[in-house]
Amino acid sequence: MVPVLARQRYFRSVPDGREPYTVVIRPNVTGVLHMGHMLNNTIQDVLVRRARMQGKNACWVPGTDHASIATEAKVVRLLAEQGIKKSAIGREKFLEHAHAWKDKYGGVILEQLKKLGASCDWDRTRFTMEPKLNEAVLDVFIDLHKKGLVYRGQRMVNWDPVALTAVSDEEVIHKEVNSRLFHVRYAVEGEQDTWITIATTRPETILGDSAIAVHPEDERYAHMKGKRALVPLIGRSVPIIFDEYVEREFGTGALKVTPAHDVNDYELGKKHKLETIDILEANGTLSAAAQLYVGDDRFAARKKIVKDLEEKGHLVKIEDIKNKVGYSERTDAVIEPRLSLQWFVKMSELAKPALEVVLDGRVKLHPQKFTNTYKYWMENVRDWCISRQLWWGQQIPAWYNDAGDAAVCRTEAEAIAQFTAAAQSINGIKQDEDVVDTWFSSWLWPISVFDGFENPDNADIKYYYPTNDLVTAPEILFFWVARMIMAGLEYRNEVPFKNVYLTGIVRDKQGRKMSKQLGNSPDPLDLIGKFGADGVRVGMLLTSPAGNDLPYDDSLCEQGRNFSNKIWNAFRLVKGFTIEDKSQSASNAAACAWMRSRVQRATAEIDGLYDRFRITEALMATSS
RNA sequence: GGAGGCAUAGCUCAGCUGGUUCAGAGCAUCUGCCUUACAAGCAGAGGGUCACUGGUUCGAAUCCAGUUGCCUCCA
Repeated sequence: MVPVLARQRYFRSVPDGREPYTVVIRPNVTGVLHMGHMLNNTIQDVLVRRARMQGKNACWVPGTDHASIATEAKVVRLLAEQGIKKSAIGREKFLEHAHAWKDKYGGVILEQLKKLGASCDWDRTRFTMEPKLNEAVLDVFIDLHKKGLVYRGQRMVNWDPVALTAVSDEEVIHKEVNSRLFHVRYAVEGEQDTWITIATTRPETILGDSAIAVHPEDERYAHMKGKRALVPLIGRSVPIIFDEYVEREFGTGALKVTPAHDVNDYELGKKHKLETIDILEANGTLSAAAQLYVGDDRFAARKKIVKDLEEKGHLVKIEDIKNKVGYSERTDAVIEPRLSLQWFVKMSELAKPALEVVLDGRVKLHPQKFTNTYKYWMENVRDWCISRQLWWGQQIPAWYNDAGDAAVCRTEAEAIAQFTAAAQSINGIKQDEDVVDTWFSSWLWPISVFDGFENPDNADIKYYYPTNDLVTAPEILFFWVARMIMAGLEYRNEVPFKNVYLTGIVRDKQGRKMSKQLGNSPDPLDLIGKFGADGVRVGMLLTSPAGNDLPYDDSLCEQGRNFSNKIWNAFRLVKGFTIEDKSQSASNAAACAWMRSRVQRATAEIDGLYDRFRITEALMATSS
């Protein structure tokens, strides 16, 4: 029945004289519907339908993003199965395959949402990589570059050796794991049997060491001043430096410094003007600079070097410890800090106003407790690495000449003009091979879906923007929500939405987050088959107060089904009523009066709850 | 290591600025009912030292401090 409604464009919205109520959906292309979407979209649907009942012109905009890393990985795998290598077919051909993949699988989630009964205006479905939205991304990139907010720089970034791309800080997940802390001794140069022992969890990076650091007030090492140590196995002479950064209590109190492979070491390296020796290739194997184990994967090299260190008498002891290791959100590969040339968005200036609007209530977070986290993040935000070494996405509008100068503009012709004007070489001009982070298009979403970049004064954007409520999971508060607020303020001088409803995380009975990897999420469509779409939806709402975890159990859907059934039956009762003109007894009149007041009270209560985004409670009130 | 949050019935949670709608709801349990909208239902019942210890107060689930346990975010 519901797909029929969708087909008949029942939920079409165009600007008119009524008050608008706008919600944009979180664009998502790769997924199939999971319980999180289910919850999310149900809440949006409730809000949208209530607005509609209040006589507002409700507009719920659906759409998909292009999820560059995830999609590219899928397409690469698909091609690999056919024996095709990405590099062999080239960028254009690859993009054709990617588009084909998107056309085939990309719409799945939207079709599922239709089955769920989401009352979106399906005519407004948008995609972050359709031509107009691409244009918007490129324009914004160029504009921010002109304003000095986008820049290119050599920086330590989080490198995903499987996806072969840089990822942003937010895409790194730190997990606590059991590791081994290796105590390794380095010979002090020019002395007999004098050693300095360091502790490391990544012994293979020893090959990239360019110093040993100790705390200046650490008496154990005071006599090492001015001495040098020899890197085990390769015998490179490196200085012993003194810096307060070193934690005396950790390990042995002596730290190996590997500027190419650790953020802190990099800073230390800059401060003490140390050599930077990059011993890793992009794919995580050891490079020629390592001298040993060249071509081996970093983890294979780790095993080998431990063995060799032991044989040569450098391994003092191995300690079991727990530490945090960064994993790629997309590929689950261990992230390597890597020095490379990337594009960044300067965040401090964008973050300031975006923090203000949340603090002064122009954007309200529900539940409020997230305001603290938001504040902390916005005050400590670091620049956003937006270039990705991928093909699927918006190619960076930057051009380089043979001298390595850069021109940021739309076309090669403009680039030539810019280089000429700057008296720079116009030979060997090439466009940047990389694309921008998917979030760099998603952060424009509330504006771009109404073509607000192409035509900033069009009827849609003027009517629908700012949107009213945004419903999403807390885990993308910074990825997406904060950045949309920044973009909204920068480009419309207005917040993109007035309320942000952060849903709970759906967990299984053991309290684990439901995820594809764990396979512990039931298929929502199966549940719909079993309990009916409304049953499942009510079930999701039942125990989902904003921001709380939602321990999922089938019985919730059962409850939901029963509830829906009850409403349906009540409707049948009311429908069966006939209106007759005849006198009623006093007791009947009293009953009617009571009923009227009861209904009124319930309605008022429910309205109040909705206004405070207490959806679960509103539902309860409705049922009683 | 830094920040924040949570702890109330068997389970999931409400309980806003301290005082007779403060000890609540739903599920589960138990007891009655096939009452022509609904047994996927209706009517009712039992069940809690409001984590622990102190403090503020005439009065604390509610405010404050500490303890314990769990969670989340950040490094």
